[in-house]
Amino acid sequence: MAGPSKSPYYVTTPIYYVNDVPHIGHAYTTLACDVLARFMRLDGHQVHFLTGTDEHGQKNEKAAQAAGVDPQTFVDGVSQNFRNLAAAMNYSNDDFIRTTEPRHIKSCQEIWRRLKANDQIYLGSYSGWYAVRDEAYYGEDELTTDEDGTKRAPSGAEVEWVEEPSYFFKLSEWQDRLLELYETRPDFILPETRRNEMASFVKSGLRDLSISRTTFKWGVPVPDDPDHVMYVWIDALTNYITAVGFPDDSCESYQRYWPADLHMVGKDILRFHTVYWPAFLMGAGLEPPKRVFGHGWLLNRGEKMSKSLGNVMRAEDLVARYGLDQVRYYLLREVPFGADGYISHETMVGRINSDLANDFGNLAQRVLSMVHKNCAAQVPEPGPFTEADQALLDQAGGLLDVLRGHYREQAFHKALEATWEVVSAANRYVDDQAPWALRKQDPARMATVLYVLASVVRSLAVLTQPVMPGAIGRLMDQLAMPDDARDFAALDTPLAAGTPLPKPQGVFPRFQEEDAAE
RNA sequence: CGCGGGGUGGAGCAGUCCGGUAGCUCGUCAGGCUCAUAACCUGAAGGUCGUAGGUUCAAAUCCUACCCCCGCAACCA
Repeated sequence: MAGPSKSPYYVTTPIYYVNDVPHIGHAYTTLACDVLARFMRLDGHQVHFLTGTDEHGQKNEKAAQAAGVDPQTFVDGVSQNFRNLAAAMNYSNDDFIRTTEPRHIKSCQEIWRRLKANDQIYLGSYSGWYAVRDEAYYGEDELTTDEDGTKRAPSGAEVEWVEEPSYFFKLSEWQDRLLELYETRPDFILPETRRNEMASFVKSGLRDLSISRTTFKWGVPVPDDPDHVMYVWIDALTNYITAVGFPDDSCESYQRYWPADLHMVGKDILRFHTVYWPAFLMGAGLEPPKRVFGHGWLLNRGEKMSKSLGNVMRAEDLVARYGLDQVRYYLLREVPFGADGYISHETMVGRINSDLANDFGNLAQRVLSMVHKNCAAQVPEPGPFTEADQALLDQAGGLLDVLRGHYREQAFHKALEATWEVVSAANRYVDDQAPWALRKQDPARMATVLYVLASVVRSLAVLTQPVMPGAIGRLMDQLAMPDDARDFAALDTPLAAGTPLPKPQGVFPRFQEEDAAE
């Protein structure tokens, strides 16, 4: 199925912390990866698309205790929330990794051994103010003290003084290598502004990183020192190589997919992916990923979503109200990918009604119903193409290359904008050609016009599948497109005249407000 | 002097790096069409580009100062 000349493509989401309730932000990150994965598959690449859950750590241990169950039982339950989200959003992930799986524990222990063998790990001791909730240490100067003497981190989490032996990773030795990595591979970190932030962070100096804990047990045991479990980041980040077969780095899937083409992350965890992770990998003698993209936040009417404000949007709620493909389209079209952006009911309705119902949906509907009524319900036989016909066909034909360029840069909004330029051109063409007038004057010409339009609608459908697989699948059914003729390569074959078509039905209904009181 | 993002027609944004007729989407108004999901197409109105200086033949774009808004102190992509 995948052409031998096409490069394989490995894309990952972060592994989500199981103790969180899935919300629109998780859905957004994974959606971006899903669309890239679908686009690359349709373009003939072999794709591996990974998501999963991060299940270790003291917070889960304590939450399990509080729930009166063992930690594994606890995380088995909550990780299901994220698998449910994947199903609800129609994600096409090839794997769902859980950090509590044996394959991952084996993998973490092996990367640890390699780091140790390369003299990247030493035993020291760590003391400081530790916040269980944040799983982070804080400096004395960062803390505030309540009236009752309780010390709190900037996050508000309670801290306690902890002193423990700890293994350290020699991160301080990697400053120059990391800067060199950023320098020689300008697209290693995207967007560009974030690359600058990371570079200045690294330039300000790196300290060795504490990578083990003795204060809790719920984690990957450190090889040859069972008192220690691995600290969250080695455990979490290593999932990306576990999933392609590590520690068997000579296996076929590791050879094919590592280094990963893209780690998609939210901007808050960019540092871990662009500083610690490449340093771990290089320290273990492995290759760093090709790219890390740190995207922005979705803001609910301009406000950050938070539990305390009670304005957290859940993907499932949006899907129930607006429809799955509509939500998928909206999120990627409305907000320039990479930047923070506002989302709201009003702009959602605007996109659904203007872009999907009026522009694209109506285009498909008007074309297909004219074909159905006037061409004996089958793809018409075209005559010679005029300049206008050819111009529209060429524009649609050139769209794939434009999209490849935008998707290569994770510029989803630009890809969709470019797609809609073709939608507009097609709507303009309908008016210019006025096939309803040709029906009596020149039926052969009408057939050609409708053929051109059907052909352009097919192209648009094929190329928007990654974003809206469900609705577009139904549109392709209406074009009677065989299942094996829906990938990008199939666009090289002209639409077959004479193909019988079913009665058309709108695929993007307008959104009606429930009531005036809204 | 904390750090960062931003202030462009009614709304939301692009353009600012590499100065040269101010652009897009939505909304508003007028017209056209009637195939289509009251959808589509055409045109128009509407901006001294936060303020004040400066550089320049020319500044939204470069320089200086200032004003205002939003994040960073909240779980979280």
